[in-house]
Amino acid sequence: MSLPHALLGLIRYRPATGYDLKNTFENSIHFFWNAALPHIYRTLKQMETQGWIVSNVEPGEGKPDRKVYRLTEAGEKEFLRWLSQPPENPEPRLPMLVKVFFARQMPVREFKEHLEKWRAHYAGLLEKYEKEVAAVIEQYSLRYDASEDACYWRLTLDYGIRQAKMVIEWCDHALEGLQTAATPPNGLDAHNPG
Amino acid sequence: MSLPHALLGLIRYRPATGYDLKNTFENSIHFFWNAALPHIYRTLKQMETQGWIVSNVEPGEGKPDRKVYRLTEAGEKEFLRWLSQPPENPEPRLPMLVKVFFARQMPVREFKEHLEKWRAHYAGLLEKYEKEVAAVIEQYSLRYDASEDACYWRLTLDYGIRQAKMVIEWCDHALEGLQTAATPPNGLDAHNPG
DNA sequence: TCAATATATGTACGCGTGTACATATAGTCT
DNA sequence: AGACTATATGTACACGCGTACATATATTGA
Repeated sequence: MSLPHALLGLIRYRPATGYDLKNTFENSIHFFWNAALPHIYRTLKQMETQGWIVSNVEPGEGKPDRKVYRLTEAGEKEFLRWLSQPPENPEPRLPMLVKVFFARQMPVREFKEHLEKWRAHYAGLLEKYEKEVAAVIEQYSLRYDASEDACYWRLTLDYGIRQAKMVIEWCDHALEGLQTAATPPNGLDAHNPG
Repeated sequence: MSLPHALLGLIRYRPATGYDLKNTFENSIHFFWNAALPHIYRTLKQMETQGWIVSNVEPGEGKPDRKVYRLTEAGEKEFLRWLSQPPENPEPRLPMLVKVFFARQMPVREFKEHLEKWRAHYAGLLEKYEKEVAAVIEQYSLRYDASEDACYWRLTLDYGIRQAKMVIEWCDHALEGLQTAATPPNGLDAHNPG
């Protein structure tokens, strides 16, 4: 799993609380790795036990106390070790393709609706990537003087854009194929004309 | 989660044991949804408890007994309900992109090696898809007279092919970008020339 | 005034799932 | 003769992670 190392990498930029990390996560790594708040807190605790980070409670004025974590030398070492590690290939987990696999068993009209929903979802993602996310990267790059890092952030964004475009093209291709096939001879959706 | 419904769909084609299902899985759904043997047995037991399937032990001659599962009416109903359900969008989980995000922190040479390994992995997948998997689909299509289903199986294969090609192109794009940038001014890998 | 939201920290529970282990038979290869 | 592979069924354990819940303060909007 990548979460501890993702957090290690973010804390390495600058010390942070669990809440801080959640916010940073939502603007970046969130797009290719999930993490809910309770999960982040839990992982931070484990990481402290392992000696990768240490915490320091800063009393909050009016607001709740802030438990700020920073990297230890062991954490730094572990992070770099993980980075140099040979790549882990993602194991595919695409629930939508499971439905496609069995789509013969559903009315064609319904399957088309599914395809159109997927298309819309990825079209929305694509727009978000090209507008919001691209802007956030430039923001962070300027705010923290991180133009060197930003090159790599843009690479992850580029992956997302290509992925979204690929799915959109695949949906269009699938919809075209269904159009020419029209109603299949078995007449599965004959009871739903039009 | 999709596993119970994937199994429901496979058992619907014809009654099967856990072991049968594992083999069928490896030739099909395996490419977009994972399932190990213990997981399949566990899930079958849960599905029987829910009344979606029933088992029938066939004594094996010489070989171990076969516990053959077949669909109930409730299982049939649940499967079709799941199929018609609005699509679940995959939550991205791409450990390799997490490394890309922090790649500024590693020597460029090492990052290039990572990219080349990813490229090789997806090139291998692409070849497997275009040769083996395409052939397996035609085999199943003929053996079980399932040319109608095969259209949809080919759609999932087409997705895999597009995905693999996309990642390969992204890797090439990234490698090009690193080539022109040459060694970055910070000289992170200056201690490793050549 | 009441509700919602942001800041900030967590605990408890349970599900999904991966890895390792246990068991038994038959055939094949070295 | 011994090792390995295929057939066939599972159990046990542990980890990752998502959901719901608990707590406390300050500000904003209806």
